Amino acid sequence: MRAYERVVEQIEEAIESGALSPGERLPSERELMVQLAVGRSTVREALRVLQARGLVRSRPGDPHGAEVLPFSPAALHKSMTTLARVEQLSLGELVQFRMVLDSAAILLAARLRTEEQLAEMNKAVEAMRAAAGTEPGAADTEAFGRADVAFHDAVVAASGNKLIQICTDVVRQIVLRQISARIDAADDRQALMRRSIQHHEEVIEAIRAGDGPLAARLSRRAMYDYYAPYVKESETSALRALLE
Amino acid sequence: MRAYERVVEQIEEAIESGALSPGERLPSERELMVQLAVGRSTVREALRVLQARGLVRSRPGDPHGAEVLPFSPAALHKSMTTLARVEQLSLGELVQFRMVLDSAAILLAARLRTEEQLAEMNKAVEAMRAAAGTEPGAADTEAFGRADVAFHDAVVAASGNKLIQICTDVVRQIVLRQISARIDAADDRQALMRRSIQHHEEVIEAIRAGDGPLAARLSRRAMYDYYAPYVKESETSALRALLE
DNA sequence: AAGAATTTGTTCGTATGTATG
DNA sequence: GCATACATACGAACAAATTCT
Repeated sequence: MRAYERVVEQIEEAIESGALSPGERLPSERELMVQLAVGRSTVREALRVLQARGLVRSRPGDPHGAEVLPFSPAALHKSMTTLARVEQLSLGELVQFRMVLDSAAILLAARLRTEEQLAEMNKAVEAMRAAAGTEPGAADTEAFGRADVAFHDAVVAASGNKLIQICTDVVRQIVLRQISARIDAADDRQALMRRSIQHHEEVIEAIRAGDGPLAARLSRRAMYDYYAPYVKESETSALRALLE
Repeated sequence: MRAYERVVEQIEEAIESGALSPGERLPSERELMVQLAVGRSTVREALRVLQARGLVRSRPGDPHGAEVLPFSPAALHKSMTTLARVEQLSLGELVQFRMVLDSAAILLAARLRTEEQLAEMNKAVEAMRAAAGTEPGAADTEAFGRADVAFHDAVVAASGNKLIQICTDVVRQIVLRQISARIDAADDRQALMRRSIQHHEEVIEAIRAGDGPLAARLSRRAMYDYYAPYVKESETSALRALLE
C-alpha cells in the first residue's frame, strides 16, 4: 500500500467518523509529516486527494493548517459530470432521471409535508409569478430559475430524503449547463414561464389535497413539456413512457 | 490558479474529450514535467487527483507511463459512500432511493425490453432458483446474490438508462455493505429466497405482459418486504408511502 | 500600517524498489 | 539475469501568500 494512501485513509477516517468536524483544522504539513513519519511530498499528495474529494481545503500562508469542510455534493457533481461526458449520457437520459426522482419526491411530499413546507412551496411559486412579470418583456429569467429551484428544494425537503435531494440537484445543474443557452435564446420565454407556473400550481394543489400519485403524474408531465423540445426525437418516446 | 490544477484540467480535458482513450498511456512524469514546464511534484500531485477521480492509474516501474482507464463508477461510489457517512444517511433513505429508481427501471423495461433481454431476466431468476436449492440448508447465498444482481442488470439494461443503472448499482452496494451481515445471519434465509424468487417471477410476468405500472408496483413491494425488517420502525411509513 | 514569522506552493536532487525488454 | 527507465518517497531550498505582532 502506498504511503500517501495510508495518510489519506487516516485523515478520511478521522473526518467521516466525526473525530474531526467541519471548521476544525488539520495540523500543518510539516507537523503532519512528523506525526505520520512521512515526507512532505507524501503529505501533500494525500492532501490533494482529500481536497479532490471535497473533504478539506488548504490555502497558501494559512498558519492554521488545512480546513475540514462541511459536506458538499461537489465531488458527487464532478463524478456525475465526468460520467455524463465519457459515457456520453444523452439529455434524454438526464431528463428521464430527473422525471423519476422529482416525481418520487413529490409523491412523498404529498404524504409527508407539513403546513410550513406547503407554504414554502406557495411562496416559491409566488416568486416565479413575480419573476415572470405581467407586461411583455419584463421577465427576469434568472430570478425565475432561482424561484423554480426554491420550489423543488421545498419539495425534496418535504420528501425527507436527502439522497434524492442531492441527486436531483446535481443532475439539474448538469441538464441546465447543457441547455441553458437554448432556453435563454427562446423567444417565447414568457409563455414558457406562464405555462410552467400553471403546472406548478396544479402540482401544489394535488400536494395540498394529499393526492401523491396525481401530483407525481402532473410533475412528470410538466417536466416533459418543458424539456422535451430540447431532447432528440428518437428519445422522446422513452420519456413519454413515464407519463401515462 | 494553482499549477497542478492546470495540469489536472489539461489532462482531464484530453481524456473526457476523447483525445486520449482508455488503454492509452500518458507521457512519463519526467516527460510531462518538460512538456508542461512544471516541476516533478506538481505533475505528481496532478496525477494523484486524476487517480482519485478514477481517470488514470500509474504503477511504479511501468515504462509506458500512466494508463488512461475506462470509465468506472468507483469515484461516484466513493463520493456517495462519503455522503452516506457524513450526512448519516439512514438505511431507510437508501432503500427508498432504490425502490424509486429500481421501479422506474422496471417500468421502462416493461415498455422497451427486447425478447433477448426478457430471456436474460428469466435466466437470472432460473439461477436464483438453482442457488436457493431444493433441500433445506443447500442454499448458496453468494450465488443467489449474484443472480439477483444479474436480474437487475438485465432490467436496467432494458430500461436504456445508464444513469439509473449506475446509481442503482452504487446504492445497492452501499445498502448491502450495511446489512449483508444481518442477512447472512438470518435463520430463515431459504424462505426469504423463495419469497424473493416468487416476487421476481411476478415482476417478469408483468414485464412480459407489458404492464409497466403493475411491474413497478410489484417490484417496490418486493423490495419493501425484503429490506423493511432492517429499517427502523420510524422510517417504514415513508417506505410504505411508495407502495400504494 | 508595516514588518516578522509561519505556512503553503513549487522546484530540484537523490535514493530506492520495481516492471519491462 | 541484467540494464534501463520508471514511479515512489524523502528532504532541502526558495517564492508567494497569509496572519499576527
